[in-house]
Parts: sequence; C-alpha cells; structure tokens
Amino acid sequence: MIEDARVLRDEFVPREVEHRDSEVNHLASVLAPITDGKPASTALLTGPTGTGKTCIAQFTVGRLRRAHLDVEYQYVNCWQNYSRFRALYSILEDLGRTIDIHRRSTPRDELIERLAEYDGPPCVVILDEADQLEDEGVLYDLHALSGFSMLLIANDEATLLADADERLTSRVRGCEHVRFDRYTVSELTAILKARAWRGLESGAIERSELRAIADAAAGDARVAISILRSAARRAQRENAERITADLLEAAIPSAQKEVRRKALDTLTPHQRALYDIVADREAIEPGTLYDAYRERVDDPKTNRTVRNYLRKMTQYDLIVSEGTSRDRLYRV
DNA sequence: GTTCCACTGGAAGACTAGGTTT
DNA sequence: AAACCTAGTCTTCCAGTGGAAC
Repeated sequence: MIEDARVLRDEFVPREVEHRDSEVNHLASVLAPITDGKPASTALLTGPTGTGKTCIAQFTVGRLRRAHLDVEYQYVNCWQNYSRFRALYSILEDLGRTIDIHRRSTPRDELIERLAEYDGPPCVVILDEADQLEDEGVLYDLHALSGFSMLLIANDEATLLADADERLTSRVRGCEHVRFDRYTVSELTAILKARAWRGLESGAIERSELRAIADAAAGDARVAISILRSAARRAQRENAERITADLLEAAIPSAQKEVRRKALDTLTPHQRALYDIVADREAIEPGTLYDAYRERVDDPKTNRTVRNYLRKMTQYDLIVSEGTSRDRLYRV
C-alpha cells in the first residue's frame, strides 16, 4: 500500500508545487537579490492554516539553493522557540556556531554578537508562526544583521502586530506581502493526487476518494494529507489493496483525533488537569474551574498562573474562551 | 446611572535549574 | 566548594473591564 511514507508526512516539501505559481514567483523575486550577494528585503507570508505557507517558503528557498551554491537557510519554528533567546539560539545552533555557547549562562547579547560575526553565504531565515513570538525583538535583531534575510510566516498580519510598537509596525507594513488563500476542492484534489502517486502503490486510491478527502478538509492541505495518511495506514494494517469509501469514513475522524492528541501530549500535568476539567462539562466559569483545579491536583499553582495556562491552551485551539470579564466561559 | 466585583492580563520581582568562574 | 551568571517559570501586585445588582 504505502510505497514512500515520507511523501505523506506533514513536513514533506515536494519537488513541484501545485497551484501556487504566482506566490512562488513573487517570493522568488523578493529573494532574487541574494543571488548577487545583496540582502533581500523581508517577506511576510500570511494566510489560514494549511494553505501552503511553510511549504512554499521552503520550496522557494530550496529551489534557490539548488540553483545557487552560496545561499544558506535556517528554519525556526517560533511556536517552539517563542522567546527571543530561543529563536536566536536555534538559528546559531543550526549554523553550527554554538560549540562553546551553552543554553544557560550566556547572555542574549552574546548570541547576537555571534550572529553578527557570521561571515558565511547570505542566509535566509524562515520564521514560521512568527505571531507566536513573545518578544518581537528578534525581528529587530535579525533585521540589523546584514547577512540575514527574513521570511515571516503568520496567520494574519493583525495578530503579528497585535502588540508591536510603531517602529515594527511600519517596518512590517513596508515589506513584501504574499497572501495565501484557502485551496479549492479541485486544487486540494490535485495536491492529494500528486502525493498519492508518489507515496502509494498505483491504483491504491481513486479520484473520487481523493475528492472526498479534499471535500472533508475544507481547504486545509494539512488536514487533507493527514486524512490520506491515516487512511493509508488503516488500509495497510487491514491488508486492503485499495482505500475505499468505508476506510475513509473511519479515517476522517481519526485524523482529527490525532491532531488533538498530539497537542494534548505537550501539556504539563497541571495543564492537562485543567483541560480534563473543562472537557468534563459543557462550559465552565473561571471561578468554578479554579476551585475544581485546586481539588484535583496536589500543590496547585496560583490563579494567575492558571490564567496563563488557559491562555496558552486557547492558542493551541484546545479550549475556547467566550466573553470578556464577568461573563467569561471556557469550553473545549 | 452608579456601584459592585469577578475576571483579565501587564509589570516587576522572587525563585529555580543549570551552567561558569574563582 | 562557593560564588556568581542567565533564561524561564511562577507569584505578587494592580489597574482596567464590563456584566449584574442596586
């Protein structure tokens, strides 16, 4: 059934992309100065999840690197590296400049100094989920360094600039902006077809089934691929020769569960306890939630910390909060 | 309309873990 | 071994919000 599992992974970057020619060309033109050794201007890529932002960024940089030897590139996921220190450290780490730098006891200034000393080929830094940065200072830091060009990826411009100051706002407004829209069903079908063709045995899935997946994914390529992956895995397990409509029916909810389970795994025991309490009811008000939390765990954290947890969990889309002050409610 | 108060989230500082220097 | 760093987490303190009760 599965011939090349890599193709079905989330992080896979295909050799050819479907239906994103104008975005690729736009981005490539922004990066073009790099090939002459000049710094490229910052590019901002925005759009909903699963519209190919990360994929297109990596694809375009990858293509540039195939054509030109002297281009470096770094990928930083700001979701995991949300502090200024961690983001900078992550870049240095991949450049191999951290040999004598340690995660603790080295001040941030030294990281910047070290980056300033970088004298290799021009480097494109992809800051994925840039709106998750707690301190946008990284953007200044990198901007000030001549050897580095930035590709910022965010869901929308507004959240990225939510608490940015004047200087940053005008700077981001001035940079090249590439917008991504949701895929249509036929575009998604084409993407899935390309993946299935390379990843699965031929004849493993029919066009009508691919279309059904595309339909269920609602324009989100990540969801679509994860459904295909989940279906292929099931088919493999059951020794089926083809992915049938029945298999798909089971794969769609299980792909959604997988996403949720992965997010839950990253929670600390305290956060998990909070989630379980919220999940137990229809909706819960903050006061009762905190009381229940104190009942449930040993050594409970303070109310303020719990509020930080809840905020983080809403960002993860694990829970939603409704209302602003007296009328606040939490639910899953 | 005014007052009350449960709730939010920013700011500053204490505390902790893990590292270096003396 | 002790003194001293730093980043990250958690707590303390507090001003601001906006429904609810009066």
